Amino acid sequence: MVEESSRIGGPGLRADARRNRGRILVAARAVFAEHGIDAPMAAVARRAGVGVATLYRRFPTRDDLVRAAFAQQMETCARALTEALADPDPWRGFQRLVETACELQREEQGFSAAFVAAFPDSTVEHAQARERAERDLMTLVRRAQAAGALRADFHPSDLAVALLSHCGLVTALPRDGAASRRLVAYLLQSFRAEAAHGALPPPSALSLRGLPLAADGSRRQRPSKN
Amino acid sequence: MVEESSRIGGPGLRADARRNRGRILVAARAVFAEHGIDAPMAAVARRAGVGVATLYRRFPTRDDLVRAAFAQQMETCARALTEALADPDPWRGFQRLVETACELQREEQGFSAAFVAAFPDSTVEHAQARERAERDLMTLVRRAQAAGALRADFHPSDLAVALLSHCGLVTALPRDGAASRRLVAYLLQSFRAEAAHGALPPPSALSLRGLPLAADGSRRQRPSKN
DNA sequence: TCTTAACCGGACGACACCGTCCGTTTAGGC
DNA sequence: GCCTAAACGGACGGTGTCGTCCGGTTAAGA
Repeated sequence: MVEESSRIGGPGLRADARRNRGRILVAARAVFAEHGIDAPMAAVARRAGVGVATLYRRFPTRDDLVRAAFAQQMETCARALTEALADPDPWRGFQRLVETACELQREEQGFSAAFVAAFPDSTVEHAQARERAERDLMTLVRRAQAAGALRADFHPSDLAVALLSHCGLVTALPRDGAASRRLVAYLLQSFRAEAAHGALPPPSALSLRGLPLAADGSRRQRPSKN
Repeated sequence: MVEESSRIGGPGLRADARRNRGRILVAARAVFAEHGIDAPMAAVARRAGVGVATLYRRFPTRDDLVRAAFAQQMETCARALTEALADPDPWRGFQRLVETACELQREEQGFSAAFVAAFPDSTVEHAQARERAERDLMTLVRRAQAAGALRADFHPSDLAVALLSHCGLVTALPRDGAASRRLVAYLLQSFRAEAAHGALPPPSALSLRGLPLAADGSRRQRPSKN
């Protein structure tokens, strides 16, 4: 019980501080979901029933807050990758990976915004976690292709394409689960080997680093207006 | 020549006013492309080399500015729909419609943001233009399906799904044309009749009104933070 | 119970953007 | 060249967010 709340609230803090930390994270998810990732910090503090100072003390930058608020979702993504790799049917693993990630984007509203914000430029920190994720994905893709289920010209960066575009869709149309599910269905169908008809244009040069599949939490702010 | 510049600048204005109006629109596209649709109005004015008052006099709300700045793109979309309908090969028409719209989103940076901002809740104004567009699209879809090229379970709202998700992608990754083209290729392939394998989840309930295909310019502000 | 270090949160100054007001300039008809 | 209506743009007050500071409060060990 104590263990539980300390896991949520964070270790090494006084009881009240731990409690507040937990409240802030819950409030942050709610506020971000409702008003987007750019919602005022004060709104989060108010919702959590704490002062702004407490919020800033615990999370000095908005980025820290976003990262912490969606750490659980990031972890779920990372776990999905591991599970996908463990699945004896590589296509089913791949399919579930995509579906799990998209479901998260769909259900935890703010997560989508956090996802894109997180994406663009990744840093070197936690490089080993990223590389492992990248390697795992590569393995998964190759295995699914070898099984004849995933089309041969699928490129790992296409996963980023799929997730980012889905992200955009749920951002534009929150609450429209049908649209999201349709897109996922279309994309998964077009990734199947049988769907390969004409040649595809060359894949993007994007690296997979940046995808939150690594659960390491190296994020960057979305492009500033400066 | 005079005709030309009056078309750009707007009619019934003094020469200097017309000139400034044109400058503002050019500046707006540049600034929106660089800093997003939420860029400060003052930045647009500065870039155009005019005072803020001039900007506000010509475009009382940011929405008016956005609408005017991307009117040309909206028109191109509308024209693409007409041309698609005129194409003797309905699939080619459909394909070009999608490609044209996506190309615009890709190339004119700010347009994507304007597109999503424009989308969500449409109003009744210019209802006849919307309805015509909606009707045209329906015709195009049915014709392409009858020709056996477009899958039978394609729903007109899927076009919105495609365009909005593509929009999200180019917003997340501007300058990555490869990613955009990949997505478009995947989507178009999955819309082909041959690609239909399993059943799709039910289509979204979204109406097509709101899609900028009508070139009527009834827009709304993106969701406020309030 | 007492002490103290950790924690809390309201208040505050700084800053950016908004949209208007008003004195000045200029286009273009006479 | 003159006159006037139209257009211009700098400046300004208003608003909302940021992030810090500091005096009061409380958890928890002695």
